[in-house]
Amino acid sequence: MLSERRLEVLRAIVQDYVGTEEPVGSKALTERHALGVSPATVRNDMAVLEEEGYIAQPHTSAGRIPTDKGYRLFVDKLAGVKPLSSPERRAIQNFMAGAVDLDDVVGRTVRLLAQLTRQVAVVQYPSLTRSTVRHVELLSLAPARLMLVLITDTGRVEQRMVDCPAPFGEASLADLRARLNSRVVGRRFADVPQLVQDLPESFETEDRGTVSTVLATLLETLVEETEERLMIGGTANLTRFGHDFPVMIRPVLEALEEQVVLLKLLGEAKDSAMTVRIGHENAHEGLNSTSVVAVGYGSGDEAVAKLGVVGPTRMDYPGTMGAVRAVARYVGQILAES
Amino acid sequence: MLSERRLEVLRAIVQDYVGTEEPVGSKALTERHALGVSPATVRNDMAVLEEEGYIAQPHTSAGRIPTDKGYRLFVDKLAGVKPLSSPERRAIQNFMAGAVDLDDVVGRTVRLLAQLTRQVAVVQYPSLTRSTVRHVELLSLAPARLMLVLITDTGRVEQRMVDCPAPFGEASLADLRARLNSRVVGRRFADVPQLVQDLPESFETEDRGTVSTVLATLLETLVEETEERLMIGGTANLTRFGHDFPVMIRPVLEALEEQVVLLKLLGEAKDSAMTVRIGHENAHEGLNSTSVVAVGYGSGDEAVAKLGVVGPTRMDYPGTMGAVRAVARYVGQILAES
DNA sequence: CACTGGCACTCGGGCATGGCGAGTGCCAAG
DNA sequence: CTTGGCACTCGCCATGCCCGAGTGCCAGTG
Repeated sequence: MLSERRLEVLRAIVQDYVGTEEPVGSKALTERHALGVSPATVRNDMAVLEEEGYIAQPHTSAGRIPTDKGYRLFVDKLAGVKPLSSPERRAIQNFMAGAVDLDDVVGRTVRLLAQLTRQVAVVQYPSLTRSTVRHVELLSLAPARLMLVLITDTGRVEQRMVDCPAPFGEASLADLRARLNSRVVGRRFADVPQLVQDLPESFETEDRGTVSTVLATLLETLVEETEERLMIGGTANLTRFGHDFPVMIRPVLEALEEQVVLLKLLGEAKDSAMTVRIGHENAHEGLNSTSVVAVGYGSGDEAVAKLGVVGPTRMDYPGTMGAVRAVARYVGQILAES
Repeated sequence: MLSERRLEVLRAIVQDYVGTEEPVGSKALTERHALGVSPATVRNDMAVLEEEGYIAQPHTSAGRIPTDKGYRLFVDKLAGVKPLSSPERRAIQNFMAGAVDLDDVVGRTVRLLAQLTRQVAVVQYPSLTRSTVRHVELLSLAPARLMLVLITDTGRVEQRMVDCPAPFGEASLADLRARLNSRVVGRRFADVPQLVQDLPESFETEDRGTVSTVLATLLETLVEETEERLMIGGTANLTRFGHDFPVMIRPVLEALEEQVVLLKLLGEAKDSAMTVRIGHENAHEGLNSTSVVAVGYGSGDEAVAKLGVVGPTRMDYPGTMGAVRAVARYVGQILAES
């Protein structure tokens, strides 16, 4: 276990390095922080910290920089979550006010988060699995062609074409529409399958095929589209990454284009608590020199999706975490209202 | 007017510079191209080309690089559009096959284009203004709350909430739905306003307010959502921009996040013909060191949207133009089929 | 008259050199 | 355990130098 002062030294190193982006030495440390000890003492502490793997020197006889392990300790033990200033809170409110639909909410959120943290923001659309059904609509486009439209309580709309095995009358269509809605409106997506299971049986024989097809499409939509969408923004902030820039930025841009990677990234943390993944803790190796701060958000008490930011490991963790948390809460409110 | 050989020299310079990314000198030129003259002659030609503003030297006594004006001449007069190889054509087909909905088509297109050109791809969603209505649906969510769903022939779906001034019965709703559809289905969006103009008059007085509100929302959707969406991809290709990289890439990433800028960029060319904007020809100054190759695409004979790529002015114009044109044609086919 | 070869000149890039400064590790003393 | 001192390391930067690619000009030639 490290002594109190050594932890203090680590904190000072992280803070300075995040600020200056340059390896920090013992003398500079004692000058900028009131540690109450001399540089020589700090040097000894640093030697210990290095031995334990919390800091490292880029080359012999240069200052130290924190390792992933060092950042981890910093985040877990040494730093809290910095609450936003009230101007910042007001900025959030102004920025989000007047969003008209779900796309708009997500779009504004991603811009807001990118601006606030000066990093790359990632916002997942509210997931279908945890949402409830607001409405199911069936439209007849051609005698044997229907369109199925699914509307969720979070405002998301999904549509699918359905090719019927047999022509389907307007009366049957209205009937199916009504029965379907009476069963599933207000229910959670996960519960839908069993709720509609016996529906085909109650129809005329000739219509059963179509009803089954429609239901199959509906269930398919629920499953397939659980593959969730997301929006990213603030990629221009990648330019503030560091000096060894081109080599760093490439894999990150590539990773950001792989929605699958990002979804996995956000999904990794099980519940809605804030997660911080630092450097090599990220499974995807393109993101080995980045940190990801993510948190769930939701319209109610439960998280329906995640949002977060991706930035260099050398980031302002308390500030970033504060911004991410605040934005998540606010978006939750917005969704709850609509 | 420049002599034939001088044009040939310019062409050689452009080709070499695009390939090597380094200023090209007279000797290297004569070695790599069978110009049939000596370096000294080429030097004289280069002096003329420089005087005319087609090429420039980065520093005294270095090779020449093409200017924007030089690229312009190259594109207009010296280079054609390189057709894709048949493996490439097959790749397009494979890549696009199996797209399930509009989002998927656009998503695949953007990835395909980015991969083919190794540059940043931008694809605009089919515009509402030039599309036709496939179906309009009205759903009753609450006694005085409706949802309006608009489906286009390109597969795009837009939905809007409508708060009614008065409760609206199911019978009236069905009536409105039927009449609305009989008037607008198959018609172009631009024609819709006049087609529905007199609709409120034919309803009971008590329902007129609601009908007007619904129509207003519909028209608003047509106008507002003409503000078009787009998708971009291949930003990782920005890393292959050049050596003076960080300073170049920043404004480009910023521009790419401003959808408005991109829409303007694509929209600038009036018709569906291929447009090439080189360097400073781009109005947005963040894109002053990039070239934009764009072309319209559509499900029928007429363009409903644009797509294109953004890359360094030093790009392979014939190849890029070929890829852009081929992809646009193919997407047009796909849309026509669906 | 256009092209060519020769020539002197320019200038950026690469490389070795050397001084500077920040930082380190170790040690002996308080 | 802390501190001041000290010798040492090494990256960074400025300097100076050379080399080569490239240029412009000019006189000569078919």
